[in-house]
Amino acid sequence: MENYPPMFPSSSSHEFSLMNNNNTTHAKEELLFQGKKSTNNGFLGLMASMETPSSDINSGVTNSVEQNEPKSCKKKGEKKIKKPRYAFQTRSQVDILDDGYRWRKYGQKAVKNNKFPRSYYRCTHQGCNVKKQVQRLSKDEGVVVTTYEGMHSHPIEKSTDNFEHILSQMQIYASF
DNA sequence: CGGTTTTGACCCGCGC
DNA sequence: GCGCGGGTCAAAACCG
Repeated sequence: MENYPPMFPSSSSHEFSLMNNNNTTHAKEELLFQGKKSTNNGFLGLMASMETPSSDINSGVTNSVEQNEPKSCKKKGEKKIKKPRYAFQTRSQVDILDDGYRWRKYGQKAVKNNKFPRSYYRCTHQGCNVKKQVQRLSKDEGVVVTTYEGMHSHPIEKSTDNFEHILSQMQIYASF
């Protein structure tokens, strides 16, 4: 399913850097955000970098995946790079919010208290292990929460020559 | 044909 | 120790 409705220009990691700026936001806050459905349905919802103190996300999920440190040994205990996650709430009818990267779906699970499943994607670029998951609220079908994990280290593959198109999209979104 | 989606199984941390 | 919940793998189906 590769039809990409363009939305965000932002070359390379601009967007992420921007989000990264904001930090120390707790997961709780995210929930709050979700709860309060904002009336102005812009595209910009929230971004939160969640730090999970009590091992929530994968600390050992590196089953056969990628990246971090070699298999050397059990590390002293400093290697637990908590990779930041950036949540992105959007109002959209479609789950496939394409940001310009190429994603491959690798899983789908149902979440509790949510009628809709959550989809797991991974960047197909070699060596790039950025993940993202898309979830939609059961309450509002129109709200889609996209969570990015990791940072891309390569340029967007999508052609940026259709900048006008993107611009028009932005104008649409910024119509509030 | 190759890459991607699908879908169930498997794995792992945590709470009971 | 076991069940649950969330995350990932992997094989087959699918689609260009």
